[in-house]
Amino acid sequence: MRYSEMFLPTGREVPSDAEVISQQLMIRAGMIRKLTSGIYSYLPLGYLVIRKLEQIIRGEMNKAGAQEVHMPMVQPMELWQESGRWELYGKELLRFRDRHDHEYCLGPTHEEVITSIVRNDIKTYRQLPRNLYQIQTKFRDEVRPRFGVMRCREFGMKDAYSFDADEEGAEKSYEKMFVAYNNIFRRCGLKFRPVEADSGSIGGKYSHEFMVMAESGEDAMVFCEKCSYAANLEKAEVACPERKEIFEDDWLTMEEINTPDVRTIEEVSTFLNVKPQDIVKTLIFDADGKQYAVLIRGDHEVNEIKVKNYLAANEVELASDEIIMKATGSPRGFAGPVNIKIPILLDYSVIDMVNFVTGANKEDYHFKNVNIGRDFRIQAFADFRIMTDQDKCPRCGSDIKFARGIEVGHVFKLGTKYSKAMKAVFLDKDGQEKVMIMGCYGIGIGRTIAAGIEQNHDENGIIWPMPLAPYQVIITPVNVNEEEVMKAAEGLYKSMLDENIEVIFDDRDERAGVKFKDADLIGIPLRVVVGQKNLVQGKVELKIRKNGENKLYPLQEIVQQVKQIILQELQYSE
RNA sequence: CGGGGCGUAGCGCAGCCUGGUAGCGCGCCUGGUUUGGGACCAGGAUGUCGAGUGUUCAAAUCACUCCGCCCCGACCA
Repeated sequence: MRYSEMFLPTGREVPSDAEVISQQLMIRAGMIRKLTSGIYSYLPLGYLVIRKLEQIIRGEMNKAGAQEVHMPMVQPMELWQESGRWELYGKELLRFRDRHDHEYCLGPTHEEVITSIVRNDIKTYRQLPRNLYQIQTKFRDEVRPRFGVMRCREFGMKDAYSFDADEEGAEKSYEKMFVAYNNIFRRCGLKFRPVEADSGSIGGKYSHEFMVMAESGEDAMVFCEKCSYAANLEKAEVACPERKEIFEDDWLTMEEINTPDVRTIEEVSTFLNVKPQDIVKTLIFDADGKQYAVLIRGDHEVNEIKVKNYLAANEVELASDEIIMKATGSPRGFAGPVNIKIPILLDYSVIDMVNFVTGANKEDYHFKNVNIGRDFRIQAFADFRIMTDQDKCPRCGSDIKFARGIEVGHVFKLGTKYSKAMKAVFLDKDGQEKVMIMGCYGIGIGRTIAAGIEQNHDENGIIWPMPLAPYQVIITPVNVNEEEVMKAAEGLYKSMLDENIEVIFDDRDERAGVKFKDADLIGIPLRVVVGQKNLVQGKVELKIRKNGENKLYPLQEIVQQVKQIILQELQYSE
């Protein structure tokens, strides 16, 4: 396309509210514009990239045997009541009424809709398995949208749903998607990694997240240096340590100590001159209205998700001051396991500790020389903490590493959570009625693009990998007022169009510097510069955006040269 | 939901404290000179100062209310 006719508003200045580099560059490159908090428009350049990604996704999904559908964004309350999520989903679910006062929501995801479709039209095992997907706009009323298109309220998502007759089949469906996802992100030219993850409110047995490696990523992950173990930090399992033998003879007499206004681990540690590792932290959690005390070694942090999953609770949060007062009889900062009236959950980190310090459930007092079994009894013993870099791989015991990433895809084994609640059943070979086994598989479209930019940019702008590039080449005549130059450039433009090369012809009457800056900013992989000096010798210049390589080619050969590079780079990503 | 900040030209900002009717840079328009990494000179256009109410002779400026946006936290696929 001719640049002079394009709607491509690039900008020199960084918008004041853009924090992450991908957001800044998407705005400066004229890809997106914000409408309101967490809601963006895609301008032509941005939408071209979106469509490139969508086509890659479609290709891989179809190849994996999934079929594309399109479901409504507006969904009736009744459907969500069937699955139970009308009550459970919380404020992220945007609800509203129509003129007849019927209640609806904007779909944050489509398990309900797809299940309602499938249950009506799939009746027998002969129709299974099936995998249906769509690329569609979702709405989640995020508490705090941020990072531009990375975490917004309205966003494009590819979501697929598989239905199987048995566990074995479900496993296969999951595997297929897992493979397809690897292909998709590889073809996009992204550095990524699948990691084990928590299933969150979608529910289900287990899941993998696809993380694009990026320092600015919102998610922390852990991976093993030796084996293939990789997990989201919130999921990363801390192995149960080998139990040491505990000798009751070593137990010292428990003592109550006056610790005025000493609350935090740090304060206790300083005041009593003990290491944080010798203190046991007692945290009071409220799980769906019931309180639990979680005990953990002083230098560790509790992983609320593990607590939530262990208790199979819908919502878990640290208790408020009033609830702490009620549960322990003391203000915040003095909770302890001795004589507490609520159930005690003990983290692995505490199991081998003897003669430790805890709160005394009494304002301004702590106990020392507390021991498990003698001074209190526990209800459960499990992994409740956040992994640290001191921990070892839970699979093979080797050292682990931490990294940050952006979650661009998530594959879930749902099991029968929705099919059971919504009665998606079929008849098997024996004429027995069975519940379908489901899986669901999502890819954040805009987020993947943003993640791609986070990984591929320099101080001058975006550097598109060929498969995602909105255009493959930009032709830059140095001076549009020089007849020879323009004639040659026009000729190149035509031949490239004839060769189906995606090309921008920068025919604007701008200084060369301006055009170079814009070309770099919008990240076109190849730039062909047509200038008087080289043209005299029948040559044009080809500059590669990603490595800055700059070479002269005869005018007659440049189109084939460009074509070859494009094919090579697209193939490389297959 | 708690804490903080911001809202003035298309964009980035100054002016507000100490009230007197709005300015800078970029961009935009016209003319000229330029023309290989965001040119220069000359001229020009553009603002319900987020909205409302109040105080005042007079409000971008002071007060109150509302709205919007952003940041930190809580929460979250």
